[in-house]
Amino acid sequence: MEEPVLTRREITRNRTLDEIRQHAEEQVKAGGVEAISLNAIAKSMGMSGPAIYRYFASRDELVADLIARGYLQLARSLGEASESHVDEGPDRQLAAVARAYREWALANPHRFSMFYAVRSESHADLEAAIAASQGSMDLLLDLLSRITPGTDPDTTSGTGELDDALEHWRVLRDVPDTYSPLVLRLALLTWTRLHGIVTLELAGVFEDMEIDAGLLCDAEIQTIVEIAGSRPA
Amino acid sequence: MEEPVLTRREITRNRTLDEIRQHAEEQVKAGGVEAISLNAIAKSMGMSGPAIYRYFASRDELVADLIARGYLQLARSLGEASESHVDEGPDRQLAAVARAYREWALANPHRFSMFYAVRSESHADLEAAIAASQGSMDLLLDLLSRITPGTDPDTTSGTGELDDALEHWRVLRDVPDTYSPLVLRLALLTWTRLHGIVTLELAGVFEDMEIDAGLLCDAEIQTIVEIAGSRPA
DNA sequence: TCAGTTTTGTTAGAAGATATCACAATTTTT
DNA sequence: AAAAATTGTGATATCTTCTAACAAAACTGA
Repeated sequence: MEEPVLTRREITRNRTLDEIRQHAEEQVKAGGVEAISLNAIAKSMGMSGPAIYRYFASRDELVADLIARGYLQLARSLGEASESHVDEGPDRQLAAVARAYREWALANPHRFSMFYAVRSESHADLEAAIAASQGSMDLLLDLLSRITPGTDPDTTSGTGELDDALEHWRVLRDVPDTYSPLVLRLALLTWTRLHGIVTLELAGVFEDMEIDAGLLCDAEIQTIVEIAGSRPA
Repeated sequence: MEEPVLTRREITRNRTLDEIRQHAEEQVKAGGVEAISLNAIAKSMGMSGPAIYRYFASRDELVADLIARGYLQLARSLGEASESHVDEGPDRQLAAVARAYREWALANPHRFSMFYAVRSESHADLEAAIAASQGSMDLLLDLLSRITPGTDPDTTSGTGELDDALEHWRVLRDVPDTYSPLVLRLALLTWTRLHGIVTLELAGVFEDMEIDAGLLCDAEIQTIVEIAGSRPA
């Protein structure tokens, strides 16, 4: 019998950690981040208040943990949406990713707004979150580059201030220069446009307007696909 | 001496209310909604804790009040931005309104995210907020309709699902049918696209990317102005 | 096997939050 | 001047996060 990587203690510890996370996520789903109560979690798990501080040093640390894990989960959903439509072409994949983004947000409204809240000093350094969103950006870049017909860097290189900024970002992120400025711009616009619709939808704006935000999302994605699909010349 | 509309008591009461609001807004600016403490406000005003409940029945009521007032303030900023560029044409006015939206959010990040937070049951009925955002929508509709060259309802009427939904909204809101479906759609897209950029900027996304979100906003507004300005059929 | 160390739990308590209650002081009204 | 409405007070209940001191349990190595 080969020695296990995790000791018995680590296993039970991880189980407790997961149980805490599960309770916390239920509280977030019910009433948002501010509904999290370390005390209540501990008691509902059968242990007394301070015991939970053996697992999370502070409330903020638990929140940061939830945010990081939520980010990864959302990113995984997007990847799965893309892969499940891989035989329908990149344009349909992009549409599926967009729908997955919106549906994840609608299914987990409080968790979604949790990691897009105004960044406070406490959990300003969520490297895992940044890495996850960058992974999703890579997904968008890949799909969009496969939609654009001729990805000739010379003919599609822009000269505007925005394109310069996008080029700076590309170099910063070590994105290969096979991605044209158009693709970079469209990937970013896919995110921002979708995000705007979804956040306003969560705020209840479209409810008041009696408008189906899904139609708006579809229209935006269609617009982006059309721009990507047309010859950039 | 004619009888004043406000009694002496109402005047002092309003003064106290404003002082409470001022302290609360400072707390929000510093650390977001959750940083509001009725107790701390009361004590910093020289009165003891429970006294503040003579002015606001609960913490949520104070928050709702701040949200409603913030909405009105933002809407006023947008209106002022439009009027201060009235002699430069509707396209420049629209750009100014967009910049004002972003700048207000950047100047008041926590207040901005406060009234675009996930709608909870407690302050779900913010009629003032809805009215304010509708006023801003009217502003966008007016500017965009003046950018579109020929506002012929017959030639610009759409047939898609989205246009049907927009038409439903137009009727619901009693918006005059001189606004074409194109204008309705562009007004909504102006809001959603701008909102997406601004909220992601507040979350620190572009900071990590080292991208100036102002360039993105300008590009989006330019795109919308170009679509509005081109002949629709 | 058994002592020593680490980990994990406990209770007690500080400091602060929202919110209610009973009561006092003040101000307006009659 | 008396009555009523308003605005303040302190006491209190109940919640929160989080620290401190201490006890029990579980692993570790000789």
